[in-house]
This record gives sequence, structure tokens and C-alpha cells, in this order.
Amino acid sequence: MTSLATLSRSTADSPSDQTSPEVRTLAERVFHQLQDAIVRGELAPGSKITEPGLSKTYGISRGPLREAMRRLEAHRLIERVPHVGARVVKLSMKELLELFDVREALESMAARLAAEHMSAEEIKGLREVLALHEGQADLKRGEAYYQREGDLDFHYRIVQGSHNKMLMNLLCDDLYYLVRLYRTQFSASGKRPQLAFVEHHRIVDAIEAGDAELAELLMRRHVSASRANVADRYAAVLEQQSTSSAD
Amino acid sequence: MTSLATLSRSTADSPSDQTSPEVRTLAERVFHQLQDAIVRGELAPGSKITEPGLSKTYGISRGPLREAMRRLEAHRLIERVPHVGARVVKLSMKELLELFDVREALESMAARLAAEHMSAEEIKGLREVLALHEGQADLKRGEAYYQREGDLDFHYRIVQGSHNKMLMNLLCDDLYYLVRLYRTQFSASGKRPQLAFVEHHRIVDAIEAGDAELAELLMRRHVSASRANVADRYAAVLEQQSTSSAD
DNA sequence: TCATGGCTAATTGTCGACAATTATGGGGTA
DNA sequence: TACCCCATAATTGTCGACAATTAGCCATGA
Repeated sequence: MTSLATLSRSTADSPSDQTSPEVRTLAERVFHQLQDAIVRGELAPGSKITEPGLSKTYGISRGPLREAMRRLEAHRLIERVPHVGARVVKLSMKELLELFDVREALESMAARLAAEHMSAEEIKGLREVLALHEGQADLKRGEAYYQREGDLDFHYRIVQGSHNKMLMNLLCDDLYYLVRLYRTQFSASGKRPQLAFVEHHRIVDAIEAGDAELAELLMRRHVSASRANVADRYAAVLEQQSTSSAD
Repeated sequence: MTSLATLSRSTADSPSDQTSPEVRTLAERVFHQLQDAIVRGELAPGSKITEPGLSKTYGISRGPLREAMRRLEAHRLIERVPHVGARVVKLSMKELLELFDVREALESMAARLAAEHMSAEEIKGLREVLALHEGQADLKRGEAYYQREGDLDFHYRIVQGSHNKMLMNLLCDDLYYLVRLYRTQFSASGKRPQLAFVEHHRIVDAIEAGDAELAELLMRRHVSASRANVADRYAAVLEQQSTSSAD
């Protein structure tokens, strides 16, 4: 039972007949199904998706399917060209770094607002999330899958603690799905769990103390460090490629 | 000839038969038409919009119309409830202040990136925009319509100067339309044009000097001051209401 | 008078078919 | 052999009709 499931949409076990809570229309259901399929990597990044194909796969007509695809396009999970077709988005390293810049801006603001508006119960829940993930990290130190999902769990809580609905929509409904997509696409192996944990704790400390400026600064550094980590790894890969095969 | 028209979508004079540049499908055309109609206030905020009604108004079938409405929903210009209907979004003061917080986060980041990446020609264009608006502000000091549109023009340039496509999409395609909607909804009369001009110039100075941190800080204060201005005016209105009519 | 029940009308959701556009492949020519 | 043009096929865009759900209204009863 993934802890993230309690926060994000219901990630049911059986992907076909999930009678989700408030999913009352075919278009919405297939939207969530496609969203999951893309984020999980079942639909390969860059692969072309065709309306008749999906229509047969999911057993629905092209009408609601097109509406679902419109929503996916709005969430930047697929890219469409009129009269040509749609394909699953494929994040380049440049776009990934852009995504980190946006996250840095929005999440630092979220941390600041969270320090101002989070209730005692919310902070308590936040600490519980941290404790839970710490235990998991002890159990499976190398395998970082749960840890990474838990990382998003943590960020989810912060954003919700900001009590800013627009921020919640932007981050939770849009950007975090792109983050998850990136993690499957690049098979991101989080290298620095201990560091991230320490940073998480300090952020919560600042929030609990009501120190908005400090919370903002720490979250900013946290995201920035994550970005630098990705950039460094990418540079290393490029270096290795240029040495192994003379360009 | 509104200067903003050169940057945003083509805001044609005749709203009916605008054969826009790259608008190759009915759904896209009616999307832009509806977007303009909402932002201009022709479709009143909070008013219910019905599919058969719009279908007759724009002379198209409900299929492409629904896709256009999906896009409007994704851009937060309309709100839909399954099986019930859609209505034009009506920004509450709370949501407006939330919007300002998001703008503060994103635009300060944009200014920082602009200071790092903007080319000499782009900065030159930015200065020209400022000079143009300054002349306009001299001509019509009280009436702030052009000035306000020009204000967005300035911010547009900064965001584009960031060379961050994700940032550009978020701000230019989504948030700025909400800003324009707010200005028509609240008939925002910009009170502080001189102050804004000074702030704009200082931001450009920082960008030209390549001082990313300063540009970020100044833009942050600029948006924050604008937010405070709105909040103060709103508080004043509330105060006046509570004194005139005993609540 | 007010609450409740069902009925009607309107709107939204879904579907299948047709039209328009684009990609693809083969054939012909320089 | 390489390039260009055209015909075909597949996909996307659009439309009208039918089914499902909802809101409003009127009648009925306490």
C-alpha cells in the first residue's frame, strides 16, 4: 500500500475496472488511466498514440477519448499536432532542468506559506510521514523506489499546507506528474537519501517554528540541490559517452 | 493597435471571422474566441455557459466546442461540473491574492533567469517597451487601461527573456489571462503608475547588469507591492461597506 | 403552509459515420 | 540511382443523433 496513494488519486490495483470515487464520466476515467499509464512508463515516452488504437484498447468511443487526450495535453503529458497526431511527452534534460527551476520557485513559496498557515495537526501528519519514510529507508537502503515516492509525499504535504489552491493545482495536478514521469523515464536512482532526510527535517523544523523565511530558503536549497544532483549525473554520463566512443 | 497584441495571440478587430495564423481547426479557433470573450468580460464572470447555446452562437457542432471548453477548463477560465454544466470563472479576492503569490514566485524566478540569459537585443526591446509606455502614461495619466496592458507587456518580455519554456507556458498561457480577467472583473484602476515605472526601470537595470539576485529581489517586491495594493484597496472597500451599512 | 413525490424538459455524455488532411508507398523520369 | 509526383490508406476533424443524468415544476398529501 503505497503511502502516496492516500494523497494522490486512487491508484487501484486492477487498472481496468477501477470504479474510482468521483470519476463519473468515461472521459475522466480514461484520463486517469492514461495518466497512470504514462507516468508509470507503460506508454513509452515519445511513442505515438493513435485514437483508434486507444479507443479499442479502452473500449470507448473516440469522443470521450479525445476529451481525455485534451486534458492530458493540458497537463503536458502528451503533445499534439493538429491533423498529425499525439505522442507521449519525452522530457529532454533541458526541459527537466526547466522543471526544476519552476519547482524551486513554487515549492519555496509553498514552504513559506506553509510556515504561515499550517495547522498543528497538519504539522503532526508531516512528521509522521517523515518517520514512516525513515523507517522504510532503514529497511531498504539501496532500493530507492519507495523512498522517492515518499519524497513526493513529503512535498505534497507541504504544498497542501500552504492552503493555496492555485499552488496546489499547479504542483500536485501538473508538475508532480511530470516529476514522476521523469523518474520512470530516466530511471532516477536517488543517490542522496540521507541528505534529503536531513533537509526534510530542517524544513519541518522551520515550518513548526513559524519561520517562513527560513522554510522558504531551505526548501529552495533542497530543490536546488536536487537539480544540481541531476545535472551532475547527466554531465557525468555525457563525459563517459564522449570518452568511450570518440565523438 | 494594442502593443500587447504583438506578443500574445492575434486580437483581431472583427471577432467573428478572424482567420488566425496557425489556427487550423475549429476547436482551436473557438477556443481563442471564447478566451478573448471571457478575458474581455463579454461573458460575465460566474455566468453559466451552455453547450447548445455556444454551439449556435459560433455556428459549430458540439464536438469541437466541447474540446475548446476542455481547454478553457484546463486554463482555469471556466469551471465544469460533470452532468451539470460550466460557468465562467469568478475570481474571489482570496483566489486573486493566491494568484499574486504564485506570480511572485514565478516572476521573480523569471527575472532571475532573464538576468542570466537575456540577449542584448532582447534587453534593447525591453527598454523600447518601457519608453513606449512611458510616453503613453504621459498622454493619458488618469485612464490606466493602456498602461495596464502595457504592464503585462513588460512582464511578458521578462518571462520570454528567461528562455524557460515551462515558465513561459505557465505564466503567459495561463496566469496572465487570469490577470487580465481580474482586471476586467474588478475594473482595476491602476493607482500607482509612476511607482510601477520606477520599479520596472530598476528591474531592467538589474537584468542589464546581469545581477540575477537583484533582478529577482526587485521583481519579487514589485509583484508583492502590487498584491499589497490590491489587498489594501479591498480592505478599504470592506471598511466602507461596514460603515455605510451596519452589518 | 410546507414538505415530498414523481414527471417533464433541458442539458450533458456517448456513439457511429462522414469529410478533410496527412503520411506512405509505388511508379515514372531525369 | 536519385528525385519527384501521384494515388492510396490511415488518421484526425467534424457532425448529427441517441442515451443518461440532472434541474425545475407541479401536484399531492400531511
